[in-house]
Amino acid sequence: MSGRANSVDCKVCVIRHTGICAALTAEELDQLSRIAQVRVFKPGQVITRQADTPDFFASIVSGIVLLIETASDGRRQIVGLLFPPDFVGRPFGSRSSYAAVAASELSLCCFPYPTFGRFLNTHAGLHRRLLEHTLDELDAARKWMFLLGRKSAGERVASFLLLAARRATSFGCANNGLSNFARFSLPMTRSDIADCLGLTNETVSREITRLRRREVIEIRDNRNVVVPDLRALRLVAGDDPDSLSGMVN
Amino acid sequence: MSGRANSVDCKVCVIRHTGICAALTAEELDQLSRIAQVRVFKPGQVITRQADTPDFFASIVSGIVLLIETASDGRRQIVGLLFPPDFVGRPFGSRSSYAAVAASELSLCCFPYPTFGRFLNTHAGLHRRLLEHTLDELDAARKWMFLLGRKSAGERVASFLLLAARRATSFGCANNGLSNFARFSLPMTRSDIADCLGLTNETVSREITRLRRREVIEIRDNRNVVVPDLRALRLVAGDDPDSLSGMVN
DNA sequence: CGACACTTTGACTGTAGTCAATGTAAGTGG
DNA sequence: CCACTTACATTGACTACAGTCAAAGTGTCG
Repeated sequence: MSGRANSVDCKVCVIRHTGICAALTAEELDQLSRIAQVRVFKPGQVITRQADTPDFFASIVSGIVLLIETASDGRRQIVGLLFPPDFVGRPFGSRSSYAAVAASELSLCCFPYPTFGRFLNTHAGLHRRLLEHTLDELDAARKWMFLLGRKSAGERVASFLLLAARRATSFGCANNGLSNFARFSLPMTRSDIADCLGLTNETVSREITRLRRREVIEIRDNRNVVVPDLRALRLVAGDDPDSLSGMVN
Repeated sequence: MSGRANSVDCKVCVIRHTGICAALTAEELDQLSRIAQVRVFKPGQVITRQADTPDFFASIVSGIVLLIETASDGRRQIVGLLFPPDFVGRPFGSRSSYAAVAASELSLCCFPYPTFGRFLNTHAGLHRRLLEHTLDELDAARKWMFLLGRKSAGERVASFLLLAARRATSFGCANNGLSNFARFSLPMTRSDIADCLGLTNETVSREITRLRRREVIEIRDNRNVVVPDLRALRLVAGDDPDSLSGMVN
């Protein structure tokens, strides 16, 4: 079902200062580390099945998680794209209405129920951080609703590439933070991207080819993307110039 | 900008036992009432403008709130449909990326910043309740993403009517909780419904007419809807039989 | 009554979906 | 090493669903 559990040293964790645990003192962190377990997953591996009740809450340490809703007739929609230090599951537990799947090599820092809930109730700072993070996710989901409800296929694909560019570090390869240039590698198939954007894989493919022909992007090996001018891509994405668009802020 | 503030008696409030304040003891409630202000809004009145930073956090006491995202070219998407005892805004404040508009006669119980944040930090139960509520909203938003990305126009309209039926009490008129029958009145124009579903008002109108011709629904006065057989409507909506579909659980 | 806002209906268009064939790359086993 | 398989991507031809534009219908309010 998942990789083996490792003992945890939170002090040297890569998300120590960005994750929800950033709200904790060194001492509190020590307590937390005693209930934490790191688990690793392979690409495509299922973390939680739709309608399942998982037995842990987790922070993403590295890798990407897809939240996927599948209807009984097979239609799929990816309803969430999670990066470090996002979290998977609900802090007090509950049945999940969508599946969580690893989209890459993944490592999760898992906190079992109900221990984590008790810990949370006695640490207001952590509680608050979790609330703020959830509110951010909600804002991001609502932004994505605009994309799904109102954007054209071309705008959707461009928006997705912008999201990938912004998350380049998680997507693999490096890019230059503030520059107008980006280079990254896509971890998902055209079908996955389509399920994310409410399109078909054919349409995604066509729109990518069109962007390539217009020289807004360059692609090597179907995976490695170069965006010479992010502003041009942003223009195609149809975002308001001031807003920081994307599924995750 | 809004209705006048009234003094508050939380003990007799209609959402006393359903709202986030249900987490509080009588004594705590008394403290909270001292910082609360009730404000009333008329249909169509703007509560928060897009990109504004409101100065309060609020619970909906009665009425309906729409969260609306508008692009610079005029495209609109309703990204949230809020009912009592949902809340509007963020507990610790922040710039809003969408507008909040009253869809009906509305009364809000408002808590000013930063007072409410301080109150929250010292009341773990309230904090937790807020977190759970936000997680529910996030789940609901993700469910709506499936509708926007994958459902046909007919399924979308049927899903909306189901949502309205479930929220009948808020939408006006009564219905019979567990029965298979529903009667309610729609508080929104066809255009608003379209903006909710990622469609045009013409398409919404056509699909409603089609449902009427198929005798899945009856309509009087363009507003009063009767659903003789909710299961039939559910079938048209294309929901999995087991899931409690809709924007709000 | 007339003005206005909203709804419905119709004719036509266009975007994205469907179905099908071909192309490409990575991995397997003889 | 090379055929072969498999999975994924691209391209093309055609279709259909929903959008657009326009006109007529309905209801409400001053």
